[in-house]
Amino acid sequence: MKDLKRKKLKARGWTIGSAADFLDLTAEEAEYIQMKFALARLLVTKRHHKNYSQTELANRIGSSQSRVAKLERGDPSVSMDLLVHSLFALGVTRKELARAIGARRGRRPEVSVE
Amino acid sequence: MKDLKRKKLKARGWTIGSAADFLDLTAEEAEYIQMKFALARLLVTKRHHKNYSQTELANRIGSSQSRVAKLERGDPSVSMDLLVHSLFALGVTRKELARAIGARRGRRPEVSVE
DNA sequence: TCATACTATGTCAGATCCGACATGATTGCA
DNA sequence: TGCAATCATGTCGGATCTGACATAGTATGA
Repeated sequence: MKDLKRKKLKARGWTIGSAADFLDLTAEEAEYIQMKFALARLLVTKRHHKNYSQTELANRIGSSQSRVAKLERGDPSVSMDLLVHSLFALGVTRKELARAIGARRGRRPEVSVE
Repeated sequence: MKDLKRKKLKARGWTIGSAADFLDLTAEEAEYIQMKFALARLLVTKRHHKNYSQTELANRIGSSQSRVAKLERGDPSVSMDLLVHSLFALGVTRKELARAIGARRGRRPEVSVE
């Protein structure tokens, strides 16, 4: 767990199929991906609460439908920066964000509908 | 608050001097920067707890001293991805991360010394 | 004063990510 | 069935970020 570069390269094209595919990931990678997915789920939830399509959301944050789709999938090609920016653009607070990140998977993030 | 691109460009060289320089930032930008700083502070705290120099930390995460300095300063040139990766590499948990993000400024993040 | 350790700042080439576009899959409705 | 709406996936040029390096500032001790 000493070389971050190696991980980054490897992570570029992760092969998530089943739920147990985190097996050959380091603890650090797993934490990062889980966090990314937590943010992605929050984004989907928020968008649904506002009844936006991916295209509508894309327009609001100055992006494209395809990128929004990737955001919501936790695609390796999207950064946390973009996820976080998008969430804040949707009116999510740091507190909500924190809750989503800290929550154990399975429990719903417990979002409020603004 | 409709165009994320505009903000990103503007944010590239923010001019933080005094504490009240967030004045011409949108709420979204402010949230993002505050979150970034929260992560940066957590990184410094964790590093100090482990008695690492910036150089030592840099080696452990496969980076350089200068980049660590920028990470800890919340420099506009570093991403949240790198911050989060570095924190996880230091053994921080998602729970700790969430606490740091959700905490109001002023209150210490309440980290544990591992 | 000098030397050593630590941190901050600027720069750059190469790596990565972005918005945009094309295209396919799926669903539901006429 | 045809059609419109929605979401997924691949690709690409350009924008952004990264590690590395050089260099400067600061503090401590000899």
